Amino acid sequence: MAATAQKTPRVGRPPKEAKDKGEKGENILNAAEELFALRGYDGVTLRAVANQAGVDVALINYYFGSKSQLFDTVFERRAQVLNQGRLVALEQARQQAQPEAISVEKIIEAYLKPLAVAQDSEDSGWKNYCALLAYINNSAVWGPQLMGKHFNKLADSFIEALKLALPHSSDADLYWCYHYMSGALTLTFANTGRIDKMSKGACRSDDFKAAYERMIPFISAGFHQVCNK
Amino acid sequence: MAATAQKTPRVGRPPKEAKDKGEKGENILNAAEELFALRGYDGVTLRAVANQAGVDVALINYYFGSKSQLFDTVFERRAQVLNQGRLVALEQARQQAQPEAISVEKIIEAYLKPLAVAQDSEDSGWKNYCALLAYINNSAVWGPQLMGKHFNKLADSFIEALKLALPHSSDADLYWCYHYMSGALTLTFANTGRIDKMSKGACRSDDFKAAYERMIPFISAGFHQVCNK
DNA sequence: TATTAAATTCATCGCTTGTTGAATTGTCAA
DNA sequence: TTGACAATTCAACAAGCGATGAATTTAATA
Repeated sequence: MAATAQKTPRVGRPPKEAKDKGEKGENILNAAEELFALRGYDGVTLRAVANQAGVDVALINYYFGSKSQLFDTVFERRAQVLNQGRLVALEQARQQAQPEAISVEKIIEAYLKPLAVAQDSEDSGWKNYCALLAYINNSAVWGPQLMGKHFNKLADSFIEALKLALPHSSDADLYWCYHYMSGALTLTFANTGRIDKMSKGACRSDDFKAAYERMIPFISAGFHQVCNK
Repeated sequence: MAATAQKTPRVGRPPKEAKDKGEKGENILNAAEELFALRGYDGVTLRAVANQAGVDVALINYYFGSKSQLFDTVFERRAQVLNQGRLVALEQARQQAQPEAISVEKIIEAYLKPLAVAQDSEDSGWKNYCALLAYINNSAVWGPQLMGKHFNKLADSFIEALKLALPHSSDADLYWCYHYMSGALTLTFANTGRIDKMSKGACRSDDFKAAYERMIPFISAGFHQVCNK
């Protein structure tokens, strides 16, 4: 009506901040994260999520739209945090190595450490997220799209650093090794419990410190062997 | 009626061999394998399997029982073949190395080669099976149970060989490294297509030869580094 | 050919799914 | 207090699910 009023004359209860869905929104995301991580996209019903989050089913659609949009939101939420942690760690390693190139070991460490730290945090949601990451990374349906969308840019940063540390390597060498690293990492932190049975007690799935401190030399040695000839 | 007749006097059409479900049974298993590999257990409906196999839905239950029994059957079918191939390769390596212990490289090769060969066979079902393996290996629901049931005995054989090649290593070292290998292997051969996008064409998911020939030195170097101190 | 049972199809059951529009409740602004 | 709108609940929808018992077809025996 009033051409001068660009903002609608605000009346009634104001909406919350767009990004802040409040406590119930958090509950929904946490419940969805845990269930998606355990059973995958199709193994989870919105009613199960609602039940675990302690909210009505319809509220999920109201907040997050369709089921697949909820899935996207859950996956995106911690991807940002994880990547930021990795990039900060990589930058710190760069500072310390100056003016030399960062060593392969330090690069791998920067890549792995934020995930290992997250696993030991009081926020148990990170454990679920790691399992979700394994599910998506190994899925032909979700993998290329979601991993690409949220992790390819990060991969470029680390590949670039590795290229400086291993100047005689080809792109194919680097990317394949990066892929091996990704597979070893996601399965290990997926915490499926398989290694417990397989090793008859010698290893525990939730002993992330043991997994982490061996993975760095394992992966580093692999990179050196393949990319340094 | 006749207490003397323990066997019913056989008349009419005799049943087929118990294990032989015929061509339609094969079609069902192949269709289920492909769909389960792509979409996971809950992402596949029996109607989709029936449709792809060109049979009626009810026939699946008639042949294979419930949906989860079908899933078990699909997974078990090639697990036997794969393990047999690995054990034969390991035994051949043992013969060639005598009286020395088999080298780490040869052990890894025996572990990887049957899968790489299967990928290149004319039977495209193996590609699907590799993706299914990745799905199950990374699933907290299916992983411990199915992987344990079909692959733990094989793991013991290879761990034993590795222990001889790396006499200074602890059980924890060996099992963790084995786990890293398993993760790298299953993601790589899952053929999700992620590396194609990530590497901007430098690598192709279906180039199993490239993946295979780099994975052997990568994994071997990792084992030496962690288990040989 | 008549008999028998396996192989296959058909129709349907009870239940769950994601989604949505209407109704209700709660809370801030006027 | 009242009007307005966000937040939340409720009830129901059409579609699809796994499963199954009955009916039908097929083929080997007698």
